[in-house]
Order: sequence, then structure tokens, then C-alpha cells
Amino acid sequence: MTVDVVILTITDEQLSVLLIRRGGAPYQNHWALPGGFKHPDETLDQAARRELREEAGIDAPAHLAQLQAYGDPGRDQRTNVVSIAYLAVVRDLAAPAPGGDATEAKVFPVSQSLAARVRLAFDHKRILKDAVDRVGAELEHSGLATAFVGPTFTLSELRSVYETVWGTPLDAANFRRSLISSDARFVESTGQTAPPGPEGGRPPELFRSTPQWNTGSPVKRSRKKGDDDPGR
Amino acid sequence: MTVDVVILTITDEQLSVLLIRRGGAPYQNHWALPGGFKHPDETLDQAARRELREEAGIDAPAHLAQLQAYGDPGRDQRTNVVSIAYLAVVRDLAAPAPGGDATEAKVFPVSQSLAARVRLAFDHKRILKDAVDRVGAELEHSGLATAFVGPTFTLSELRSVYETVWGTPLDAANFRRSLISSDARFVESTGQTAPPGPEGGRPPELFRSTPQWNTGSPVKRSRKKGDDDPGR
DNA sequence: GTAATAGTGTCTATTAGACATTATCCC
DNA sequence: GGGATAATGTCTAATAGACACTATTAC
Repeated sequence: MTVDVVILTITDEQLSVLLIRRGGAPYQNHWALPGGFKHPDETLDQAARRELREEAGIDAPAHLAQLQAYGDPGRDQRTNVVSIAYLAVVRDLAAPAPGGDATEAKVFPVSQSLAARVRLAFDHKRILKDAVDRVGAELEHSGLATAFVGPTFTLSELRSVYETVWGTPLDAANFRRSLISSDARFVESTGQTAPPGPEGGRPPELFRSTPQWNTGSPVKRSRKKGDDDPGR
Repeated sequence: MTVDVVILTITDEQLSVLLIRRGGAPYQNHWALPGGFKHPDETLDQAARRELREEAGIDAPAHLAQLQAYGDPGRDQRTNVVSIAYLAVVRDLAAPAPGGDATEAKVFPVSQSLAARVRLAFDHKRILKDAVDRVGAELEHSGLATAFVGPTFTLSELRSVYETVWGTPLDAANFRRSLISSDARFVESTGQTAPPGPEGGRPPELFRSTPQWNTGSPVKRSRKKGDDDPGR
């Protein structure tokens, strides 16, 4: 019984994942998801948090949720082990700190990690793929997007999360309306504004996520002409 | 590593679950979900199917999907074990056939099984609760409803599934349009009609589910006045 | 002033939801 | 015929989506 954690963040307008490399063992040339054995006296969530802390140096992910269990025989050459995959979403991942088993930790763009030529350890590529699909689907029905940004954020920042994950441009005006109006109510204005960027522009309003951010369906993914559905 | 299966069906207009009783062990006075240890040479899905067959006598569930893993320490008095919960949906559950460890198998209405006075073994009540929530949510976004009915079905039958699971009456006319029109396309007419019931009435059209029944969002759950949201 | 970004207003096509009407069976 | 169930038609309010316009900053 192991727990593997898919740690996602956005760097340079790209959805990215933290991968580690371990010494020894098979797959020592492969990158892998951080993870390890669950201790008998901890919950699954606690095990995921511990692995986050030990192997990636992350203490407080903005979002942590169980994804799925993987138990195909042969998914791990060494032992027959079932793994519970977790999804963690964090905001800053500038300097990943490897620890525990991990000798190296690095952030890769998801698109690159899923490329055919790249080899990840075990069935971690499949897990990563599933995690990314899940995030895309969940953005449509929850406030998960706010986990990618800071405690306060502008709507442009939040919209950028959607656009990055979905790979689709969104209309800024309609995006704003979707979030503000209706019963969604998963962001609220702080009343403050942020300073504009170096390019100038009107100072944006600062928002925070509301406690009930995990209900409702804030934004709809547009499915229009020529939209090659990547599946769910 | 065990696999537990929540087997849901609809009997007498009620969402119902199959529970079993085992001899010996603790909790021998409690009803429990069918399940057991995963074998090293099988996948999780195969383990779930095997338990379905061995303990409940079910060979081909209309729907089988993984739900979630449960691993709180203390959830099982005897051993510290992580359990992967599965959801199975079947159509007929008239004569449940206990086998293997199970000495008794019976179908209970979900509402009754979740009542405060009823005690289920381990954390099975929580698992059942989670499963029911999931089904309710998934009806809104997939064709899962068709798993509750036969290979061909009338729209009244299908609508009844939604109404039973959600506990809300749906407008027959709008229901039909939701399914037929738009891009959902998760049911199609067989061109045939079924004989009307003993009360008479126009003979209903027979439908079948399409292969891509697990995409799209066929019907929306109406959230109107005084709708006490049960949460997701 | 221009360029850039944020936010508002408005129009149209689509859709949900309510409800009336027609169709086809049983008795 | 009357009663029951299935299917179709129609209207209204709400919403998605497109896009023009105003507001506030940097330069």
C-alpha cells in the first residue's frame, strides 16, 4: 500500500508537475511521482501529506484530494503493490526541495512529461494523465482553479488558470460575469485593487475564494466548432 | 488490501443496496458490503468482479467503477487494512445468492440502510453514503442511469431512475427533449414500441443506450425554490 | 496623446422550465 | 365514449457567447 502524489502547479503559463528521481532500485533512470508506503497509524490523507513534506518539501498544499487506486499486477516490478494516487495543487514551486528517498526533484511541463519519448517509472504516466484529465473536468464544476493562485488574486490570474489547463482562450467579460453573478459565488471581492503591471492598465480588483468554493459550476468549457474533445 | 462493492439497484421505486452477513468474526450481527482481499495476480477491477460473483452471485453488472479508497486506521478492528470501494449497478436483484463467506444476502432500501438506528460493519455506512452521493452527481453528467434499466427501455423507465435517485419529479416533455436533442446523444430509438401497461395508454417508444453513453450531460438536476441542497 | 489592461453594457441564439395540446392505447 | 400514458408544440425567462464600449493606469 503506497501513496503517490501528483503535484501540479502552473509555471510560465504551463501546467506543470513535480517529479523526483531516487537512488538505487530499478527505474533509477526514470522520473517518478513522489510517494511511499502508508504507515499503519496514519490516514491516507496524512500519508499523502507526509510524502509531500518528506520528498518534495511541501508543507501546505492549497488543495489535496484523493484521485484513484491503481492495482494492476506488474505495475511495480519489485513488489505487487496497490497505490492510491493523490492530487496536490500548489501555487509556488520555484525551488523544489528533494528529501527522503528523493535525490533530485524538478518541475516539468505536463505536456512534456506526457510526451511519447519520455519514460516515467511504474505506471506513473497513466496516473499523471488521469490526474490532468480530472483537473480539467473539475475546473468546470468546482473552484479548484483558486488553488493554483494566491490567497487573493485578480480575475485575469484566475482566468489564466482556466485557459492554461483547458488550452482555450476565454472571453474576459463573460468569465467575470460567470464568477460574479449566478449562484456560484465561489469568489468574492476584497474591495482592494492590485497595482497594474509594468505595461500599465487599469488596476485590477482583488478577489478571494469563498469558503464554499467547492460547490456550483462557475465556468463552462466552451465546446465549439472544431473542438477536438480531449475526452474526460 | 481489500475491495468492497456497493451494489445498487432500484426496487419498488427505491434506490436499494445489497448487503450481506457473514458468520464468525466481529460484526457478525452487522450487515456489510460484499468484499474481500485482492489477489496478487488480479487487477482491482477483476477483484471487484470476483467478489461480486462469489459473495453476491452477480456475474455481469451493467456498470462497475472504482469509487474511492478508505484507509483510516481503526476502520477495521481486526487488521489495519485499506479498502478500495467499487460501485456496481445492476438491473435485476430479485433473488440475491449469498456465497463464499456470506451466509445471508439481502436488498435494503438505501434510505433505510443509512438511517441512524441501523448499524453497518466497519465504515461501510460512510462508503454507502459516498456511493449514493456519487451516483446522484454522475446522473447529471453521464448515462449511468441506463445501467439501472434493461438493454432496451422506455423514457418513462429512464426518467423514473432519475426521479428515484434524485427524489425530484421531472417534467416528461423536457426530459425527452434533453435526451433526444442536443449533442448528448446517449440514447437512441430502436424504432420499436413496447406494449402499454394494464392501464392502457399510448405504446411507448423503446430506446437503447449508445456506446458513447458516458459522455455529455443529458439531464440537469433542477435546483429550484426551497431546494435544500444535499451537497455533493 | 497612445498602448495596455480591467471592467461594463448590450445584443442574439440557445436552452431550461412550465404547461397546453395531440396521439394511441385500455376499458 | 372516459381514463391513462406517451409524445409534440409553444411560450417565457435565463443563460452562453460575441463583441462594442468605458475606465484607469504607464509611457
